[in-house]
Amino acid sequence: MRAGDRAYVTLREEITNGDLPAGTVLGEVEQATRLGVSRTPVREAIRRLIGEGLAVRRERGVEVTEVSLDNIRELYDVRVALECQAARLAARNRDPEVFETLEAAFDDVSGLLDDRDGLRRDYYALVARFDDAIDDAVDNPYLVAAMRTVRTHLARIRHMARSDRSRLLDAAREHALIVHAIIEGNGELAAHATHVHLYNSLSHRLAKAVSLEGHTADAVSPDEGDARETA
Amino acid sequence: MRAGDRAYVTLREEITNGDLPAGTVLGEVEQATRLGVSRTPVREAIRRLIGEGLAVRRERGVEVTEVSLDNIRELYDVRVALECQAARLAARNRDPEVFETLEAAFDDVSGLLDDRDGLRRDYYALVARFDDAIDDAVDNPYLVAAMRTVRTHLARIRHMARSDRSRLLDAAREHALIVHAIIEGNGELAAHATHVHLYNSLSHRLAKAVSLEGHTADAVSPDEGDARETA
DNA sequence: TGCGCCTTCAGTGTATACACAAACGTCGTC
DNA sequence: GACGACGTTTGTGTATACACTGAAGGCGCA
Repeated sequence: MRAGDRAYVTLREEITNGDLPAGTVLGEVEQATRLGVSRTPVREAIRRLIGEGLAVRRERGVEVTEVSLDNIRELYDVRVALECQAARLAARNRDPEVFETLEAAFDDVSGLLDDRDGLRRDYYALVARFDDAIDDAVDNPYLVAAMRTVRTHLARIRHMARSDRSRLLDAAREHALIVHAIIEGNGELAAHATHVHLYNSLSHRLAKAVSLEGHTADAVSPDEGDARETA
Repeated sequence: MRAGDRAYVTLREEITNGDLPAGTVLGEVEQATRLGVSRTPVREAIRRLIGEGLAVRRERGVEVTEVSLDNIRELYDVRVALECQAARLAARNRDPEVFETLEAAFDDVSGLLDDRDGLRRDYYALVARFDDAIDDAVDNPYLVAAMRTVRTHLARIRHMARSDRSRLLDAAREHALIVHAIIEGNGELAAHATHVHLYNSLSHRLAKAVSLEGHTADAVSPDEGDARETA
């Protein structure tokens, strides 16, 4: 792997993790020293981060962007548009077998969910498979790229609103319906079920985020590092 | 302006113009020599182009991506999702005055359209104002960024399907309806009118592109260099 | 003591040197 | 004559040197 790619992956990971919080200035020399490479690959990595919107040029150097509650709403406005369309297209092109497997898994999910993080991780892995199946079925590189960008940004606010068990069970039912509609080839139902799912997801997150603001916002456990963000 | 930005703007312009056709290999040294800068800024520019999907890494170096008829359909699938949502949001947040001015302009457009390219450019400038007004009203950086990406790609296939006078008149009526719905604050109508407009736009383009394929595909006059692509 | 100018420094922008990998051509051998 | 191996060439990856800009701090003068 090239040093430039490593620097990019590392920095992006640290930003989404929160290790590099919003407002952190990304000096080329500083990051180059820290990552053990020269300025050139770091420079490339930072430029890519700026291109994705994870960092911005400021008067003095570049710094990690903020993510506010308003940003969450904005991201969901884009997400609804993209993922409803994706569901619609997936219903048109889908391979039924893939989604039948997924449907069975979502129906069985109550047996999977436990308060122990290992099992929760299994659920997130299932959602990741769901996302991949959609990406694969839509077969549209532009749409997939746009969705990936939104997912990257949403991953940053994961720690602000961690889903609880009851929300995950609801989310599983919502996913099951989306998958069912896709199997039936019912694009409109798939799109609308996606809309419903994302509305509920956003409502849950906003409630969590607001209730956390102020007292324990920074004390939320930031585990589940690589879990995909779709509950 | 920095050399890196200049290199990026120049290369992107040349790619969308068709001066650098699909498949052209973008060698760092070659482009650096041609643009009169060193490899470093050229390198940055090429990386940005790759990030946007205008270029791809190949076995040997990087080259300008292809745009096929299938790509046009894929782009419109994304465009419909994004711009319908944008119209909906614009109807919610709009400043009525801005759109009333636009509505008047679209109603008067038949007086503007002439076969002479200068007047046609005026029409494209009006559409650009429309796009800017939407971008401004939605007030969502993520959505605007996604739409800009799609527009950049669509600009590349402009020469494949140039709109004729009657299509432009129809497009003006379609735009007028979208604007009207936005003024009324009718988000659903704005979204659906956008859907109709984009459907007609795509149909027109595909018909043109198919009819051009084979005989005069490369002979289409590539003027109207900086016209925004929305008819 | 305060204000303004100058010097210095930190950091980015650009150029270039060096390293390394892959491909092509040529030469030698079978 | 053909095939294989080695050298050369071309191009990217990385590091670093140099230039320029903007800022901050210190010093001098009022």
